Amino acid sequence: MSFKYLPMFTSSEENYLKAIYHLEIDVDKGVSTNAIAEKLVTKASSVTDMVKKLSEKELIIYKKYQGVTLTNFGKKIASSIVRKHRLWEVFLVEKLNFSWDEVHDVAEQLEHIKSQKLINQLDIFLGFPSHDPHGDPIPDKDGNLKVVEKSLLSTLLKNESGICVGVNDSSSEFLQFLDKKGITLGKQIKVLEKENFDGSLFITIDQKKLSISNKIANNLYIQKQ
Amino acid sequence: MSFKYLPMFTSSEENYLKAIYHLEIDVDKGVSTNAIAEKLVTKASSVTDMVKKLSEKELIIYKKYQGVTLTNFGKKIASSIVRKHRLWEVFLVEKLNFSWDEVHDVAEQLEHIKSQKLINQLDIFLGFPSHDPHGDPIPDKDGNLKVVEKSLLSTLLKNESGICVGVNDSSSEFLQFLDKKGITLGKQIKVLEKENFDGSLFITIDQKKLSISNKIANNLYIQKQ
DNA sequence: ACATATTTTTAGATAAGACTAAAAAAAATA
DNA sequence: TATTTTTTTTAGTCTTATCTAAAAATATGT
Repeated sequence: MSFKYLPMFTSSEENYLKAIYHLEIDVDKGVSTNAIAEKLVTKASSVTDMVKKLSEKELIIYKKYQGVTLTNFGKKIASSIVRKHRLWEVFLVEKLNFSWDEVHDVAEQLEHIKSQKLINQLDIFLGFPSHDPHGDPIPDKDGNLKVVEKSLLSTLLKNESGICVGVNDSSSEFLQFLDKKGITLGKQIKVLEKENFDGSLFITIDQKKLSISNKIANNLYIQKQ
Repeated sequence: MSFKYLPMFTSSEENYLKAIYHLEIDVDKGVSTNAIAEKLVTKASSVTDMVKKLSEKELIIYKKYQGVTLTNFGKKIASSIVRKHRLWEVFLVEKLNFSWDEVHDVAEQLEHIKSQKLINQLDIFLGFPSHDPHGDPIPDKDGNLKVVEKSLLSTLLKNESGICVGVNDSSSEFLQFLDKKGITLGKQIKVLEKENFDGSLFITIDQKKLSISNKIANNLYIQKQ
């Protein structure tokens, strides 16, 4: 499906579409009202209101009590917001010296700037990056994602190794923790020991040995080698 | 006056402050309700509402029927918006290959992004520019402007010359007209003839001779040599 | 299957920012 | 100065996006 002129939406509408887009990845059923409310830190009743509006605009399919799914049109808009968000994150880190734990809030604002030329030129300026600073893929102009086979560090077995390619949790606490431990994207990690009792790992990174809790290992993506 | 924590304002409030800031430069009296309404393409009644709100927040001085003036606090906020607007314009032209007639609408959006670090880093990234692509000065962090003595081209006398340093009208029609004629900031202009009848000029620029209407000459700033 | 719990929707209220129409104040003019 | 015109304000309405509280629908557990 292709659209010559993209209608414009409010920041609030865009935020709902983005939330639904991210929630749809996890479930195959319709996205529930409560799930959206939780993600956007708002009330279920507000979600019901907005969901009706988005449905009228044919951005989502909505039947009472059944949850919602994005239409192709809705997916197109949602992925364009995600694309903008992630491109801006790259800009902030690569050009303005932000660290990866500082970019989210600013990108949340920048993603709503309306200008096709702006985002096209930004993409060129940044050299067509494929991933954001957290390792998340940047949708292309048609909303397609480059799929990379990645596994949680917690799924690696003893003596397996791989490259650190992403995080599951983008909170600044987690990202700062990784900084402190010297764990950054692109580094090689090898599992030396795996503790059955608590799921903790003993790993090598940069020739250094490190103990990693299960919680950490559950939030770090690895590309197996 | 200095403020440790700057409160945050809505985009609408910021736009009003900016409008008043620009209007204050022209008049020494209070800025009238109608003038603000015209600048923001809104109704006088809407202005009255907002003006009351800004007055309660001590951003402006307002007495019924008397017009408004910015407080020092209001000036600080307004100039920070102008600073952001003009820095973003530089970014768009210098880094993203926008032309000077394309930047305004996008900068109008970008100026409302809230992040002190963003604007500080942008300033560094751009090399601390002192003027935007239209030759308008960029306020520093304290809101101070670098004053440049400039004159309208229309005030130059026969055989006087100077450097093109700014425009009075930033409409894309005017800017594209200048592009078409090869008139860009930094170029030298010499007045060869001045026609008393219609105020039109005959000038040299880039070794080429050009006829310029009074309307054009009234919208181009020159630094006399 | 029925009672209880959870989720979702409805109804009604609020706040921001805009509008129209009419009233009031100020400015301009005869 | 009195009258007319213009400007500004007030009063009331509208839209968007929230909220709370209550009602309705669905899901769960014994």
